[in-house]
Amino acid sequence: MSEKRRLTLKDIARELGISVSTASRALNSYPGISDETIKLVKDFAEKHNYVPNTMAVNFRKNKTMTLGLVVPEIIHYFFSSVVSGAIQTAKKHGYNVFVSQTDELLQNEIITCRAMLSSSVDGLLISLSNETNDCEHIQEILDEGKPVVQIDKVSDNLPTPKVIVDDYQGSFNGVQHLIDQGYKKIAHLAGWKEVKNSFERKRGYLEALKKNKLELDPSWVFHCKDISEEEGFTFAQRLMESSNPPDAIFCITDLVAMGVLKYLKSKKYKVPDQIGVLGFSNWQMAGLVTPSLSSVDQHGFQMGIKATEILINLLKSNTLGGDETVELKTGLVIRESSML
Amino acid sequence: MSEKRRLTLKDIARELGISVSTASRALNSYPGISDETIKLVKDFAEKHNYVPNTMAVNFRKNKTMTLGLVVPEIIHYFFSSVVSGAIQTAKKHGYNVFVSQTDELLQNEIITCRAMLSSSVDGLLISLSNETNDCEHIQEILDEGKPVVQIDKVSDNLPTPKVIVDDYQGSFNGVQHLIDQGYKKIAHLAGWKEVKNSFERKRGYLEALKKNKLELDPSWVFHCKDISEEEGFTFAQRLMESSNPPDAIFCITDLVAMGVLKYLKSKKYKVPDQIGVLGFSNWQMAGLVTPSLSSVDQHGFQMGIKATEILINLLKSNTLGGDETVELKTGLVIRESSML
DNA sequence: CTGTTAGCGCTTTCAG
DNA sequence: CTGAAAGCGCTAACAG
Repeated sequence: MSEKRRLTLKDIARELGISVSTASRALNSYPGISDETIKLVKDFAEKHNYVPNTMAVNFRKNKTMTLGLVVPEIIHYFFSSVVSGAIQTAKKHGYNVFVSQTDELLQNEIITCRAMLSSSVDGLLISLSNETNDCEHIQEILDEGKPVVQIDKVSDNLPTPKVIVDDYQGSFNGVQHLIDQGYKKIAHLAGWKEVKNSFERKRGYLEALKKNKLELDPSWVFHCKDISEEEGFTFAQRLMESSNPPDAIFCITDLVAMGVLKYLKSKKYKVPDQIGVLGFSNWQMAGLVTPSLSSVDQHGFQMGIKATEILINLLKSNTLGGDETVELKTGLVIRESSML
Repeated sequence: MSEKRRLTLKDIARELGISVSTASRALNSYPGISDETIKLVKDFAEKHNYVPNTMAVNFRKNKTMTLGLVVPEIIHYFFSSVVSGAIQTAKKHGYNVFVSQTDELLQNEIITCRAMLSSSVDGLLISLSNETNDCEHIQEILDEGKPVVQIDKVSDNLPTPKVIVDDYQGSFNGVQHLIDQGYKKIAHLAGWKEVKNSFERKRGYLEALKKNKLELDPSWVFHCKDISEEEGFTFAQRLMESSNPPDAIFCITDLVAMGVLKYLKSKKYKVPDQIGVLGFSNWQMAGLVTPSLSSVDQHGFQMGIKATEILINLLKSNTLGGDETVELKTGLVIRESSML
């Protein structure tokens, strides 16, 4: 390896006949350094392509200018939106981002959080896995004095700022839209009961039915485990073959809705005429399928930006932050699948 | 901030009445340290939750155990697959990953590469932006003695290992499949002429036509600029409204194919009966739309894994690597849109 | 097998 | 305004 040794402050000092500390101060434009020296040093550094050794700086300052970002699965459109927003914002403030994923497994989340801690990120952005209840691994990070901001899939047991979307309201509005369109027998393919987001979405669904005094057949609610397209297909089949089939299906996420649409098409149901479909998350594909899928928009990019801004502010003010919550409003993107 | 001071080696040494170096060696299980001491130190460390200060270690060893990964857009399914594969592999070898994106802009790529360099990644994985021709910013990294591995969108001017997919063959096979299905008038929505991947895909298309002695109407080839769904829609319209409409359309990427399908559906063309459609990349959505989209699979996840393995091997052997190329075979996923 | 010593590159007192 | 010196936490000669 050719390994040209990088220029150090010492080199600059020697060449310029000044002390290392003066060189350092000049480069960082400290108050109380003559403009002359500053110019001298900076010009020299510029000319010789001086790049400070970040490792040394980090070590010395006990900071890394790095944020950790842990999400369940980067592959999912919502999370890659969050990642994009976070990276963009971090960069703007001079921070780098470590991204990691848990594949929705608690064990991976624990390992990854420890890795983040040991690799000394200054702070952490995290969206919890479905399996996560106990949050000791995150508490450990807080105990070290490092701020954490939770995103979307959060735990109330953790005293950290949170950026979430109003799942309840988003869900309520979505179902209200279905009702406004004239659908009367609305089913719901829900997520894990234990996961707050799923719970809130289901609550929104139930409330909307209640408020509109609509029938709720308990057999209309299924709980997904994998939250996959396959489950959407399967549950749609069960729903439609039941003795009391619904006339609309509200799905915990767009991927599930895709399975539902696939089943309905395979059986030649007319969407939205015979049956309406509504998804959640507004994945890229929602606008591309036929019929296009109506969906509740979670604004992942915005969430990534907001959470990162909060984290960086905590870092700047050197505090851990309370458990204040920023709740973004959802959007409702009405497309063909629910437009009667 | 509560900021509990972390336990250091010095603390351990003091508590155990041994020297710092012994403690260090014991923790790292150096040869020539009594099992007794090793156990003593490790137990103590374990009990008191000793976490080595990675910054100090990195600084001392002049390594960061961090890989940089630069891609055009994380949001795109192919790239998030690459990211997933890379992160998984890196983790397996004890490396972390900085992910960044360029939004296909050269200027961003330059900035991001410098950031990677200054934040001292040990090596870099990169997929070039569409705009990138001149690769000085990457040469700089090589000049510092840090290995670089290029992925998918590569430049031959850069003497680094590359992991690519055989775009030519993938394209050729895809078009051959269309021909085998009986399509005779095959159009191509290509990408930027200057980008190698696009060029190779187009070459595969042209060769397949030639080899099968099929007509090639120059008006059947369009070059996309944004490589967007909208362009797919627009160009499909132009193709179908022309005096010599094709009976199949091969698209540079699935997103473009989505636009094509959308147009065809809007005009009630029967796919695949009247017109076949083939995409490239095999995005997640390809299997979810109706009709489902046939597509050439690029195995992004595998590419991420392979490239990361190569980079880590270079790091281990402390070399920059030559410009050897690993060319993965594409797959062909035949779905409804091309199955007569 | 273990201790002593030096030093990575930088920032930051403390003096002058 | 600048210099000298200390030290962040760890590893790696070098001695014993």
